[in-house]
Amino acid sequence: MTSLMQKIKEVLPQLSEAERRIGEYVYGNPEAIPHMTTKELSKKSGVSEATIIRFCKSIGIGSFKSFKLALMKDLTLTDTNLTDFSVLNQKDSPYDLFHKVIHVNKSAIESCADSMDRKELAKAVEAIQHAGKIVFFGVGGSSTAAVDAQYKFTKLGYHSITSLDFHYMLSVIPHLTENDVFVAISTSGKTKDVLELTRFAQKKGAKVIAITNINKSPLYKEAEIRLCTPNVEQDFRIGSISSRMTQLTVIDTLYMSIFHHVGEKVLQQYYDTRSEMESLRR
Amino acid sequence: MTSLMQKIKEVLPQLSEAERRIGEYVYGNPEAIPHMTTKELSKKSGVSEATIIRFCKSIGIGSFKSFKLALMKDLTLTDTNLTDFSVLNQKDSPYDLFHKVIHVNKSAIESCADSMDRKELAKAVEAIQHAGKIVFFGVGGSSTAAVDAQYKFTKLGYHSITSLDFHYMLSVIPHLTENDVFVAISTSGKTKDVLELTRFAQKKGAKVIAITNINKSPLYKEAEIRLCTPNVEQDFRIGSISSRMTQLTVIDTLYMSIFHHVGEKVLQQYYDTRSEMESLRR
DNA sequence: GGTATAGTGAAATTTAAATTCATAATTTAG
DNA sequence: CTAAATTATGAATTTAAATTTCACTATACC
Repeated sequence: MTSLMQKIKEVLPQLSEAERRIGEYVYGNPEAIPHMTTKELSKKSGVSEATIIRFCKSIGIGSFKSFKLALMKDLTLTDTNLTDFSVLNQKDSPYDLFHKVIHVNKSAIESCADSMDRKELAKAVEAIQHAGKIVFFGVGGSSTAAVDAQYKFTKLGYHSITSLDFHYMLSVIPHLTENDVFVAISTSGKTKDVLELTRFAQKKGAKVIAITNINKSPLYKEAEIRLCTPNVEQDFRIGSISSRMTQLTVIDTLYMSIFHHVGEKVLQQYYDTRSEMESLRR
Repeated sequence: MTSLMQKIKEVLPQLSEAERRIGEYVYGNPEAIPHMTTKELSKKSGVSEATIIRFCKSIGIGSFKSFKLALMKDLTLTDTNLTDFSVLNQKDSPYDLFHKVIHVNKSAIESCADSMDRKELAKAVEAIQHAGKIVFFGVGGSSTAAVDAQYKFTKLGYHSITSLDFHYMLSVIPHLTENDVFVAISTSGKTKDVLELTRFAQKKGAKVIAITNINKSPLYKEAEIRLCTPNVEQDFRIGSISSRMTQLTVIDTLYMSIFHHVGEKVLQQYYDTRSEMESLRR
């Protein structure tokens, strides 16, 4: 079966100037099209709305609406990841950016699969299962993941700690033992505060799990257990948002794994929490 | 991930008379829908066009057009029989769970496209652009999004506030004016604390943006601007993780949109931050 | 038994798609 | 070379679709 995208590429050279412009735009941003109107696409590709209708007919589809549906189907089928959404351009509306964010976040999460090492993951889960305390630490953008993790593991009944305050952390770490886990979160693996606390925790004998990009950073080298996130930096504005998504995906995995394991034991408490939460609603 | 068709079947009993009629028709003739208009479907199913729009919202999709696209995608997918990752089973290893988490998070983010209303998004961006202060509030799992947003908007130079402490928030809100924005984050839209602060902020004249699931919750009804997240609840363990992903995707969109807009103005400060950060590494 | 509240469709409004038409550019015939 | 014919294009208009508003009804709740 010839895909619609392929078809567009094929007929591209035979099209007129304006229609080709549309074809090129569609080929470059297929995922965005189904949610667009003729007006938008006309602005984006720099041709008139009328030409868009003509373009649809040229590639053998009777209406713009049908074209959008056909494209949606095609994309679902072939799941092309050729699109480069990373490039932001001046005319992008909030709604365009929304679709780019969706795309970027999706691919960031997808590429988590590439950087994760199953043995390291198993080690991490093993360590947490037997942990007394769990301490999470991340600064800047990585603090989101730390806060999220702290909350999740508290819900599972762990003594789970995090803080943005370096000095507070300094006072927590001396009490760690080899039964405890210190989770260091840093995309770059070079953040000074994180490194210092990591070494401190290690000195106290705690198991150190690093959630960090897969590269030879100090944190990567020094951590006992490494849960790697992929290097997804593209646009510097986007970089930070996608690295947070990958960190959270790792956290989610740890949470799910532990939940799955402790399972029945915490289920009652879990329901208690939820019913109490319900009563906070009305 | 639960397919849209399955979802329709599930919610069928909870729908009202007229909406159920639509649901049944859709369930019986799914292939026909994507090419239909509201008028046609209204004739076929014997209800008004208005009810069709309401039906879409009831099943968690923001517009009839999005519904058609989502259905098209769904039909294409079920044809090709995707493995069902939604069911967790006993023997799952951490690595299995990791892949399920990836899958669930990806589909949650994907379905954001269905529930977002572009006009509401535009209104939200507009409001934030002209905002003096921005206050974010979310409790429980939604606090992650609030914290993340607060950090991001601070980086953009905004006076951006959040706190987990209800009483602290109580003291912040009286100082809000009609130039300020209050962002209420709650998946269910029923959380008492969030609702109370929302009403309080509204009384002070602040613009209220709700990031909440698309359903007829109090928060949904009361908010001036609604940024809807899709109803992705499946497994109760997974529910919370994916709703956080959708909230963050909305936050990211707001952040990117504002960044895109203020752009050059804050770029210098942005670089300052980054180079200062670098010096915190080594 | 009256007052909210949810559900509904008719009608109005808004928005998107498609068509028409005038104009500019290009080609072709003489 | 020119003039007629053809083609390509976008502005403006028309048509159609989606969405909202509003008023009416039925039902639940005091």
